[in-house]
Amino acid sequence: MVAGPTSTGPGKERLRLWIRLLRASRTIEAELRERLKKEFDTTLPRFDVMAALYRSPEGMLMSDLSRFLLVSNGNVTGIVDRLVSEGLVTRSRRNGDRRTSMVRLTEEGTKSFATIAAVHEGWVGELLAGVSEEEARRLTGMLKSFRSNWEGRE
Amino acid sequence: MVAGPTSTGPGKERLRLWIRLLRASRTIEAELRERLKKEFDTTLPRFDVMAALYRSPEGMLMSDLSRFLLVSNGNVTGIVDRLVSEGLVTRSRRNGDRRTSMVRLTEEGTKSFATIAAVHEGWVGELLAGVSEEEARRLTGMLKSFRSNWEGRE
DNA sequence: TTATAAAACTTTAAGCTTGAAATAATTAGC
DNA sequence: GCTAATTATTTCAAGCTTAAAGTTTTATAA
Repeated sequence: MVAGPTSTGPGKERLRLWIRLLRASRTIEAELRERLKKEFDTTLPRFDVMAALYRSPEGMLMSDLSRFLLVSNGNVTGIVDRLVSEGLVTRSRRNGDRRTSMVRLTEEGTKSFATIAAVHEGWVGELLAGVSEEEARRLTGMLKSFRSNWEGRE
Repeated sequence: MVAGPTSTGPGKERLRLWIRLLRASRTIEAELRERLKKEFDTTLPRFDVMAALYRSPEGMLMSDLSRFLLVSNGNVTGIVDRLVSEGLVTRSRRNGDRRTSMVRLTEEGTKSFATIAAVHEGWVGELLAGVSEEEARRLTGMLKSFRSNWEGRE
């Protein structure tokens, strides 16, 4: 998926784009993952979950998290398990529907995330320094539009 | 990493771009992975390795593969092990340097990849149908340029 | 009611992934 | 030649990931 086109047909341009897109995100992702590990002894998936919860102080259901983060249910279970054991989030049964559990950042989790997020934003700025603000806006727009064309039709 | 910006500072635009980029590639990747599994009973990492080998009929070293695919050495070992056990690639010791081994597609592997790659290219075209050829070229160019600005400095 | 289906999660097995440690073979310095 | 450093690869432990199967709880509906 990271290799180049194997033909020169009509789909060539889009295939090239896809390969670029994937290489770019993999490269940045790898760099961020490494820094998160080195500087904060945490992982990208944990950071993702905490970022989602940080935006929802009222908490999120497991299924909300899995939908929002584009990963499977079972995956979220494991990551939240570990965050709970580290004291960064809590799972609390709800009165109404006892199948569901509300996941929330603990106070420690909130503080921890705020610290990491600030540094993380700096890293992203650094890694994307070659893109001007204006270019970033344009690229973002293009990515947004193409995405809505096919996603979510399943 | 898939959640939105948590602040509105100067790095905001680039953070937004990064989140878009990641969501886009994850969404497409998930769709391609699912189709590869359903249609060809294979995985994205195996497809990646075979794509790299397809471009190098003379073969590649394990370290070439890992560098090219942006993954760790140990990772490639496992994937190639499985491809070997499926009869799709071979590992052959070299005369000169006996630490290294040349990995090549078998005849079956070559045929198999050619079939899958053709379908795969169609899928990518379909998933990126919302991007015009011209837009695709522009996006590719932008991604290429930003990448060279910081990558590989380690 | 009372089965039956649906929904929210968890568990499981298999595979992917990394970083670090271990092996083996080559190269460099003396 | 001989030791030390380097290089190529594998092994390992821990964690991430999915799809599928299982559990518990809630909703549907005859």
